[in-house]
Amino acid sequence: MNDVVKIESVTKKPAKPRGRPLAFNQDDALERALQIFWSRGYEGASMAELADALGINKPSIYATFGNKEALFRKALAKYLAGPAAFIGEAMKEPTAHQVVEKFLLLAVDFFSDRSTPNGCMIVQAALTGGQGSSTIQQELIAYRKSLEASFNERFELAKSQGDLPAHVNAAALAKYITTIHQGMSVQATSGATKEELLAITEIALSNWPTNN
Amino acid sequence: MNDVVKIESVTKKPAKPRGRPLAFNQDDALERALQIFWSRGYEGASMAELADALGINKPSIYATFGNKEALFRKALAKYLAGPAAFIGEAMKEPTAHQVVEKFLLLAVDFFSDRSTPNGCMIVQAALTGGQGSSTIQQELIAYRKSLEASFNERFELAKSQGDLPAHVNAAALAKYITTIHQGMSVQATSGATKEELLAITEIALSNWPTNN
DNA sequence: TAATATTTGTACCGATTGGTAAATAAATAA
DNA sequence: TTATTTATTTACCAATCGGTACAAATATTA
Repeated sequence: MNDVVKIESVTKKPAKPRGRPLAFNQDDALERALQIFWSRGYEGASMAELADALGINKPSIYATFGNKEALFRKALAKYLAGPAAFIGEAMKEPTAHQVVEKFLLLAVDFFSDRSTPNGCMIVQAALTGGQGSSTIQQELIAYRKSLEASFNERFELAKSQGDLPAHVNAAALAKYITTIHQGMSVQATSGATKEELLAITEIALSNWPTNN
Repeated sequence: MNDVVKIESVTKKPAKPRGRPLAFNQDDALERALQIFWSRGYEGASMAELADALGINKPSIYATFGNKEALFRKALAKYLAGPAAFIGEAMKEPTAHQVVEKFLLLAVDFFSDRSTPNGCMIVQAALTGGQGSSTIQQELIAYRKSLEASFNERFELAKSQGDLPAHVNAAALAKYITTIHQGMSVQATSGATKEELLAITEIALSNWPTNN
């Protein structure tokens, strides 16, 4: 409200909190919540199951993370920054072809990792559902479109750099790649093996556009 | 239990039923149940919403169709025999390439039909969910694998007929096609237009194996 | 020690979940 | 008319849903 307060709040060292200390690690708890939402989906995960998996009681969840939607969004952010971060890595490849190849190959590794739930959380966590999940459904749709837009931009850049032929429809190619990805997510849920997913990737990449 | 009864039951004309007549058309009701399950998924559809959509009370649902799982299975059978019957039609095409082309083109029509829910019911109705949906989840996985197996068999036949090159991996190609289909289902749920889905199909078909 | 701040566990809230008991209504058969 | 059969309606069941009130517990500050 005034300068003194502001300066204090900036220069203040991380003082010990005043009340009873948290009895659990927030990051560990969020990681467990992520696993539950990832495997069961938004509506398939109940607050009771979440509290049980996090090892804390429901009031602690609400006090720390907010309601179910807020908890899901925080778990989703952790998903994007952790397991799904490979997407950002693939985007850094020097050519469009290498971007897509790396993306799909890393996605195969991702989908065949038996230590994590099958499938992509953004694809599966709320494809359908009751009235109460429509907000989350829309948000996940937006995330999917965001990835598609990233590919689109990367392909347009590649066209301007001569990396991709000028006749290529970047938007369509971006939608094709994300369609493969989303389809592989479903296949992973159906039990597809790493070899099977690799074979799909090979076919999907076999028609990469050239100048001929 | 004996011949007389058997003969009677076979030769008996459709006698008028004895009690109070049904006040609703079972087929219409099942069609409405299909729409609900198709758009909301298995767990996302509640018996209360179903009863409301069917225009009948819950006891009538249970008496006519059984419990929720049984109702879902009957709605799914109607889905396969109706909206999804185009798959069988595509399979009748003379060559493997024509089978796949027709399948994907009809799937595009299917996915862009605004008078029906978006996406494929077998892909979306139970990808994730709570403990209570694991049976349905497994059954839908089996249906997906069944379609993939149909393509595999069709491609093997095509290879034996010289319709497909002998070096082609039929199983991988079948998984690729169903992956495209499942991915397009997710895209349809995300709001993809007919033109966009057609563009995906075009790309997906552009690398069809030849002898060269 | 006393006062204050924060988290914990328990026990609960109303609403909704899938599913059903029981009485009433509407038909046929005797 | 009476008995029998079947379907309807209403009202309910225990269990679970997301969410919370409240008091006991545990820390820092004065």
